[in-house]
Amino acid sequence: MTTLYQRLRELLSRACHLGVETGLLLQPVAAAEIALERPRQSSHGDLATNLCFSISKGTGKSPRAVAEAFVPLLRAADTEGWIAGAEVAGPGFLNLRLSETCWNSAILDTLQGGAAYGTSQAGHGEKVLLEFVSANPTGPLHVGHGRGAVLGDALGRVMRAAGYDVSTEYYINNVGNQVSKLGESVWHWLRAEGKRAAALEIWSRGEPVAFPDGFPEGFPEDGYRGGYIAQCAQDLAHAGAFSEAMAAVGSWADDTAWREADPASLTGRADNRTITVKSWQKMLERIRIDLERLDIRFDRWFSERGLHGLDADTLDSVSDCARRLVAQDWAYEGEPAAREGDDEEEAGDRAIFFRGTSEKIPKSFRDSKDRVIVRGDGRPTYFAADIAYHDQKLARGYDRLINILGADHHGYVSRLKGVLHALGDLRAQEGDPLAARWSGERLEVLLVQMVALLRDGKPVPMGKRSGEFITLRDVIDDVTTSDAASGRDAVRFIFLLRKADAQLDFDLEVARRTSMDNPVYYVQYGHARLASILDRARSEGKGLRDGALPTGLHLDDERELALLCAELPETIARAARSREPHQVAYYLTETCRAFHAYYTRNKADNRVITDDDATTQSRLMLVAALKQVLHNGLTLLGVSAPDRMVSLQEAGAEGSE
RNA sequence: GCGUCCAUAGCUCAGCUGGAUAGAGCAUCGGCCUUCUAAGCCGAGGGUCAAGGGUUCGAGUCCCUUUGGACGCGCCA
Repeated sequence: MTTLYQRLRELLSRACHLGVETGLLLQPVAAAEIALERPRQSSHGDLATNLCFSISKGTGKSPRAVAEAFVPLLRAADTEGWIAGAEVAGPGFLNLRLSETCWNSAILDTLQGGAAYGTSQAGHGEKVLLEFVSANPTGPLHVGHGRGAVLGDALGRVMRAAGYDVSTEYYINNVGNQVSKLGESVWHWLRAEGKRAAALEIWSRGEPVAFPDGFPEGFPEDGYRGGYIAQCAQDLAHAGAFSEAMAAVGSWADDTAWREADPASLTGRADNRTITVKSWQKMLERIRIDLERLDIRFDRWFSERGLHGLDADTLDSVSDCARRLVAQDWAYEGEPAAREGDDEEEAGDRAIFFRGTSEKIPKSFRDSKDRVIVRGDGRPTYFAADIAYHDQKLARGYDRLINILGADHHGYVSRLKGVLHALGDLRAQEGDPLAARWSGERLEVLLVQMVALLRDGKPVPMGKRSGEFITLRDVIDDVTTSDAASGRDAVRFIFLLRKADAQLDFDLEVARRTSMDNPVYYVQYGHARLASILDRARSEGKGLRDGALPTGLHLDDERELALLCAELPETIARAARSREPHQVAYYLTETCRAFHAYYTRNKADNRVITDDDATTQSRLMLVAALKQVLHNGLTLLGVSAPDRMVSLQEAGAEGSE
C-alpha cells in the first residue's frame, strides 16, 4: 500500500530526475531519502522539504537558486495534480501547498487500510531479537521493571508494524548466587511453620516482617527479607507433590539437609536444588501474571540453566564458549593484565579472564578492565553465561539484537559489545564462514532510567533493606479505577510518555485520577467522542455509506486533520527506526488535540452531521479515519481504545469514597 | 580518579538524518455548555535551551572546556 507521503516523495524524486536531464543537478535523489516535514506555521504551507540544500551541493549554485529552478520541474513532474502551490522560502526551503486530492486520498488510504493502516515495510523484514525485563526471578517486579517491560513491549509492537521481524524474549537468570540465596531464604521459612504463619499474618496487614523477631532461626543476614518469601514457602508447603517429595530429604531441623544435595540435584550446586528451582519457578509465575496484566507476553522465555546444560536436552555451552575463548587467546588464566603489579599476587585459585581490554576490540567497545568469566573455584560468572547467550542469539540467525536494561547496567554495555567482537574474531579463526555475523555493531542496548514513585508530588519511600517496597502489582492495583483495563492503560500510557533515557516521575495520585491532567484519558476520550459521532449518525439514518467520497471537506481544520492521518505511517516508521515508542504517544496526543479543537470550534455552525448529505458523508469519513488512526496508534501502545467512556460525573457519583 | 547518561517556561517534559519566530501538559489569570460526551475548546502571561568557546548559509540538536545532577568501575546478577 502506498501512502500520501510516499507518493509525494516519488514525485519529488521524479522532479530530481528531470533536473539531472536538464543539467540542473548532478545526481538524482532516491524517494526514500527525501525529508518531508510539517512546518510549525501554516503560512509555510502544508509540507516543507529541505531537499534543495542537499541537491545544490556541487552545482556551484546556492540552495535558493536551485530551489527556484526546481519549482518548474516539480510542476512538470506533477501530472496528477498533487501540488497546489510550491514556493521557495528562506535560504532554500521548498514550501508545498497540497491539493484537495491529497487530503482526500489521505482519508481514503486510512479507511482502506483499516486496522493495518500505519504499517509499512520500512524495516525490510530485518530479523530482530528484542530482550527485555529479564528480571531475576528472586522477587516481585517493581516499577522500574514495569517501565522496561512496557517500553519493550510497545517497541516490539511498533517495530513489527514498521516491517521488522521481531521476536521478544525474557532471559531467566535461574543460575547463580542470587537464586541460591532465594532458595535458601525459602528453605528457612519452610522449616519454621509457626513463624511462617505469624509472619504472613503480619505481612497481610501490610507491615514489614520485623528482623530478627519474625524470622526463623538462622535466617541468613543477606537473605531475601520480603514477606513474599514467607508466602512462597507457604505456597510450596501446600503444594502436595512438593511436600511429599521434600519429605524424602529427611530432617527439616538443621542446615545439613540444605547443605547436602537433595535427590533431584545433579551436581550438588545450590542453585540446582529442588527448593531453589521450585522457588524461582514460583516467583517467575508471579512475574508472568503481573506482565500479563499489562498485556505483555513473550515469544520465548529463555532459561539460563539451558546454557549451563542443566535443562533437559541442553549442552554446557557456557563452558564451551569459555574454552574456545581461551584457545584463541581471547581469555587467559591468572591475574587481570590491567592490574599487573598492583597487589601482591595471592597464592589462591586462578580465575579465567576475558581480554576486554584488547587492542583488537574497537575502542568504543573496549573495557577498562579484563573481567572474570570463570571463577577460581571453576564456577562461571554471570558474564560467562551472557557470552554464551549472546553467541547463541546470533547463531539463531538474528540480524540485530536489542536489549533493554536498567540504566544502572550501562557499564556492562561496552563489555558485551566487546565480547561480540571477540566472538567474531574467534569464529573467523575457527573457520566459520558466517563469522562476520558476530560483531558489537549487531547489539543495541536501550537504557531505561529510574522511575521515581510519587504520591501527590511527594516521594514514596522504598525500604529496600527491609525488602518491603511498592511492587509493580501494587501500582497497577493502585491506579485501577473502573475496569481491569484502566490500570493497565494508565500505567502503560504514562510510561510511554517519556523517552527511555529520561527519568520519570510516576505520580500514583495523578495516574488514578480520572481527570484532565491524566493524559491517557485525553486520547481515549477523543476516540470515544469519534465513536459516538458515528453512532449518532447511524441512529439518525445518516450513517456512513460504502462508496462515499470525502470530497466535501473545505475547512482548514479538516485539511489539517486529513494530513495528520497521513502522518501515522511516517510516525510509526520513525518511532521504530529510532526505537522510541513515545513518538507514537505524542502523535496521538497531538492528533487528538487537533480533533477536539475542530469539534469545539465548529460545534455551532459546522457540525459533522448536517442536512447536506455530501458534506455529512465527507465529514463522517474524516471522523472514521481519525478513529481508525487513534485506534491503531493506541493498539500499538497496548492501550485500549474504548467506544464509550463513563462520564466524569457518573464516575464521581459511583466511586464516592 | 576514570567512564556513561542527563541539564529546554514556576513544575513535568516534547523538539523527527542540524532548518524558518523553540512547543505541549500541569499550575496562574480571563472567557466558552438548550443542540454529535465540558474527561472538551479559545485567549493571556511565562525562555540567556546550565555557562563559555568552536564547526557553517544555519546549532536546543554536532565538537571541546567548565559547572551541576544520576549511575557505573565485584571471582554479584
